[in-house]
Amino acid sequence: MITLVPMKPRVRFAPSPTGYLHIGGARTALFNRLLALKTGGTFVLRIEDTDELRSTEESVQAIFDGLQWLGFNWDEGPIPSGGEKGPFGPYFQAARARKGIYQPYVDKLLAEGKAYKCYCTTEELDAMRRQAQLEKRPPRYDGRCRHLTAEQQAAFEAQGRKPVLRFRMPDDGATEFQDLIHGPLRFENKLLYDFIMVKASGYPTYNFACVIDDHLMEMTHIVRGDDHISNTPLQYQLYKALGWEPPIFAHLSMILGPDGTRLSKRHGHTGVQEYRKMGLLPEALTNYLALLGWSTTDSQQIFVPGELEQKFDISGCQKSPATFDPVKLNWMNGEYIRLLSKEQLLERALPYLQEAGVGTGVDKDLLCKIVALEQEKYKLLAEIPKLVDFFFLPEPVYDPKAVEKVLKKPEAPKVLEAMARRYAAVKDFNEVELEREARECAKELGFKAGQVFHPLRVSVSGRTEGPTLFRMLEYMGRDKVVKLLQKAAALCAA
RNA sequence: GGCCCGUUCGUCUAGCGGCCUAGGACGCUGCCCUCUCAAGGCAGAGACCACGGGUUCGAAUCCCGUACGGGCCGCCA
Repeated sequence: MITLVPMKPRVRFAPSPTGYLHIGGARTALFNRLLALKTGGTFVLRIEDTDELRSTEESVQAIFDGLQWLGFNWDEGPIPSGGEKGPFGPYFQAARARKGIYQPYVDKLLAEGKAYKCYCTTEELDAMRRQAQLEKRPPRYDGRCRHLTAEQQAAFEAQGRKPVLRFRMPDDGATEFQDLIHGPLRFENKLLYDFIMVKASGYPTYNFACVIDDHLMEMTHIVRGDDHISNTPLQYQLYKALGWEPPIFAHLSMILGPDGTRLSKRHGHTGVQEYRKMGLLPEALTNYLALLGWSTTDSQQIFVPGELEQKFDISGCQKSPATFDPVKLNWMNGEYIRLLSKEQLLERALPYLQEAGVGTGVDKDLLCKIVALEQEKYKLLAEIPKLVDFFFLPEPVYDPKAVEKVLKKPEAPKVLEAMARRYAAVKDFNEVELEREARECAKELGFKAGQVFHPLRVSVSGRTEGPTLFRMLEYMGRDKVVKLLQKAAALCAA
């Protein structure tokens, strides 16, 4: 008898290592993790590497890297540096298969007539599917090997055919279960099919290994993408055949690309690491991902650290799919960048500056101040280098449009000469003094402040937009500023 | 083709029978601030709640159809 003892939830993220960690996978991992964090439950990482052809070591590593970068720590599972943690290992399905973990259940099902050997070849199955398509029937396996006699089986074996093991699906009745997000779900058994449990290679298939492992690892909740809804009745029947109580299911809505189809490689950036390269903050990506298919009743957008797991609730999950919006993601990243202290910002920006070769060898304090100058403008860390590079070049790259618009003004040469003289002579080369000098100069020459400010900016940065002017000049230093002003004066006089 | 899931501003969403002349956020437009660009503040445009029937005194909210979209139907997961 099952007693409903209040127990700590056990949830898992179970990716297959056939590529990098993508956005959809990251969100599934996040929701599982949030559920565990909120309830004090356990978050398990299990690698579903039963596809001998497609699973790779690099993909396993990519999944580790992606999860670690996002800060999604798991309580049980493989340890990236080697080894495993947790009492239910191994956490790689291939290793579990090699250990014979699935075998007793195969034997049991076979002995009870709940599974059987199927000798159909891939070609035969393909032909069967094509034929079914032609006759507008569902392209499902028709169960032709269900009642093979011992002689027939022996004959196939004699031909050297390797059988697969299929699960014997009930012919009638219906499979019903509750889904935390979708409510009650019901499937007619006659529409289900005898899925393969064990491949000819001896490796288990997804639908089989998944059930065995979720049970053995004592999972209480299965939170996964709703592309698995159709698999669930199959798995449910397997639980029942083994006499096990199925876990609670929650199927998350899909993430769509801008064209309304499921987000995939052809939509461009779908790998978590690509977002890292672009300069997204993991906490911003996490926040954005949480809001794809989930929300609080007040539609809160930004969550401070720790708030997400506190407020997360499966009941806030959306049934309908959500379209991924990179524009909003970038906005959110900007919000997170603005939340950083100057020092934190530099720390985050450093890899991108180094990558671009900008600011190398510059005093760290100065670099910190320079980077912070435009903090409110950044949306992506990777765009920082090109916004600050002029600080570190011997002279700026002049934007032709800026030159045309500002330095070609008739008053520009006079202004710049005057300012070069003033800045060469000013006692304290600081923000306040520099602004005072500029305003004084404007008054003296009878110009508006802007007529002085704008040429100054273009002269030293080459562009019309940039950080607040006088602090920028202060950080550049007297020598460089005066030199550039003289040079620009000559340039526009010519 | 069958089965399953879904459908509120361009996008993410609030809403769970009367508080909705539908709220918030991104984006967009305008104004303010201002040394530029941003950021910030304010204002605005933007959804006949897919459509058609019911149920009800009353429906975005409940029921039934239709349409459209997505998913699955693999010795992939």
